Amino acid sequence: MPGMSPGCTREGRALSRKPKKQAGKLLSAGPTMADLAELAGLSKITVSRALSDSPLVNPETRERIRELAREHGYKLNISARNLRLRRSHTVAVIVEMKPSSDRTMFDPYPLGLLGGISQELTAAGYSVLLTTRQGASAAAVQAADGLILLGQGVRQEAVHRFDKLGVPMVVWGAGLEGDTHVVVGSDNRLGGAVVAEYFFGRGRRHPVFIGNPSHPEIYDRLNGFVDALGAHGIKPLLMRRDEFTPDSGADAVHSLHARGVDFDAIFACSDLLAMGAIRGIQEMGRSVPGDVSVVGYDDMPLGASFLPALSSVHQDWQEGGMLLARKVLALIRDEPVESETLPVSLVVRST
Amino acid sequence: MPGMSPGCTREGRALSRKPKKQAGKLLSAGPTMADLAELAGLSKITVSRALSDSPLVNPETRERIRELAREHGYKLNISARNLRLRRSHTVAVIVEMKPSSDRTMFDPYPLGLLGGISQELTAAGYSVLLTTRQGASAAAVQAADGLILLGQGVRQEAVHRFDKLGVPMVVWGAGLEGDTHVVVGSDNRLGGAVVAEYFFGRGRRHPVFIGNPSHPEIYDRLNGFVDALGAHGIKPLLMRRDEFTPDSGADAVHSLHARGVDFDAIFACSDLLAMGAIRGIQEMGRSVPGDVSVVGYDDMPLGASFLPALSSVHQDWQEGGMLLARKVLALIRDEPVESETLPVSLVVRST
DNA sequence: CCATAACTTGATACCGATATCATTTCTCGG
DNA sequence: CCGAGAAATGATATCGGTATCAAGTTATGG
Repeated sequence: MPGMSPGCTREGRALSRKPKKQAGKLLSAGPTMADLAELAGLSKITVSRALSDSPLVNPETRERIRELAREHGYKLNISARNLRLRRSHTVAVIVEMKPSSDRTMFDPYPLGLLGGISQELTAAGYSVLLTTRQGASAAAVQAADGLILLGQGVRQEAVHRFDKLGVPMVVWGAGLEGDTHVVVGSDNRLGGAVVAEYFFGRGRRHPVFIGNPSHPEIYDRLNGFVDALGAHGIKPLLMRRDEFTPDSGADAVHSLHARGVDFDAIFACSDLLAMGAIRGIQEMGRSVPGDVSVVGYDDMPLGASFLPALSSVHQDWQEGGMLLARKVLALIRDEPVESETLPVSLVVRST
Repeated sequence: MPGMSPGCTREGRALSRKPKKQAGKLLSAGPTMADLAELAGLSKITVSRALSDSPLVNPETRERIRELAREHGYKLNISARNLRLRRSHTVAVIVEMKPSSDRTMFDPYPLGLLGGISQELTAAGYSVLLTTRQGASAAAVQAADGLILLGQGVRQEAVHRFDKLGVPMVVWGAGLEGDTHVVVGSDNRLGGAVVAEYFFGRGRRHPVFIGNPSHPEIYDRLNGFVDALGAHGIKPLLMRRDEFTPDSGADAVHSLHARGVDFDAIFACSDLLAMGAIRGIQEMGRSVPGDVSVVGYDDMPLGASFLPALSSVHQDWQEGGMLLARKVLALIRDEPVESETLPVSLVVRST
């Protein structure tokens, strides 16, 4: 049979399926690989290979198929691919966002992180699934190839809960001793130490720390601060404040004043606190930085144009996000991954 | 054949598959519905029904299967379900986040929106896929059941680009006349008008508007402001500023001063601008609110503890996000949906 | 001129869920 | 004691891709 083309085998089967296919096509929805295959007179698998750049197909054929795909607006069905490949090409990011209540943690920070994460993951062909903690039990999260945990509220219990899912996981924050999971965070100890040196260098001998050291990250800042000052024989005063708001900062200063405490430098572990503290200092008739030096944390854009321009410890969120993303991706690829801390820098302005 | 149980039909087939199944099980991965079915001595479909609360299964059976599922840590395979159901149970949120450059748009706002969106969508069993504009062409986005566009930079061209995907879409921002898509935004005209009335009521007769009206939202604020004042026979001055930073605000005031302009009220279309303006006013030796009233926009947390406490137009981002989410869901369900604007309120503090 | 390798392409069997239609068992009135 | 209808369960096909192994075609060398 000279004229017998390869496609004729099992013709009966093929014919019996065609009508169904055509019926299916009426249901709007875009073309599938099978459709393209038929159009090109090839088989699904060849189309699949062509579209995924397999070296197994003839370059000419590939181009032809590509052209067809473009022309007919073909779109890959992700679900189908993920099902077959047994992975979701998705990383879930779990953000600590208490909806209505205390918005303090809210402000600028997760967004920078999120930007970095998003940029890096999409570049690698992964998607970012955003969830709050409440939604974290949703099915889609369990299906993720990896997990990124953001938010200072995240503690051991929460981390362990997700750890049990057995999914590659990276956490943003301060790494505690004995942690088994990968932690990425900025170097909070260094942050504290840098501020300590700055105060010491400017002749300040009675520094105060304002913040809530029960957050691991804040704890590290305090620690770095205390240790570095200790090396100079100085012991700072700790003002514990739970709220990271300007009012809380002002209040802290007033309370110092009321107690008759002598102080000449304030390290506030958030810019908002710092700005409030400055206000408090001014309200009690003393000057910044004349009488008291003040340094904040996070280097919010606003701080730069605060009056007086706020000195602050700067962290690069964007970079942190990218690092987080790269780590999960590495974990997913089964590469060895270590925790890492990012450097911080003190931005000295006028306070 | 009295002893013949129902499961014996097509026994040969069943037997030929079993060994494969068992081999597959060695590949780690959790149990599937088929596995549960075998364990329970039932069929896949019954398991499926039991887990999805179908009234077709015996309540006892359902509980038994549920128990098994829990015990064995069964997890639904989303990809498989999505493939079969032909939907992704996912809404893509496209955020305008210019990574490195002008971070001004960054600050608090998308996060509130995002929180509301996320809350509402996860509650409805949907996932939130987060992307920047760059990543928006990724396959996963095209697979989304719906689209939410955030970011003031999004304009017609961008919107149309996504519109062509033929996916239910909702846009945050200001609705232009003749828009065909659904727009949710806060009532910027009202915001402007409210401020106008406030100024007028306080006897201000020489108001200034600071901002960049080429953003549709800002344009609306200006418009509402101008119209409401016009009704009182007052014509405000427009100071066009592209940057929404405190420095830019201070600069605007200085420039007014240099030009010898007489003004007694400033409506800045961002809190940052407003704070800068206040600084500028104070620097030129005039007082707020004694000589000049100032109102900002967005009601950032910081503004409340700024000194003097900033009056500002408040929008509820969280609520906006929830509304956006509800609208896409409605679109997805093919329900009729209309654009909507959220009310805003003026929070009067001391400026 | 034939055997072997290199290149292309295809048939088939999955991945793990759900829709559809069939089948079995059970209940109940006549 | 039988047939109709309700209740519970099952067999099969299918969603749209990709892995595997087989097979056809063409080039290459002895």
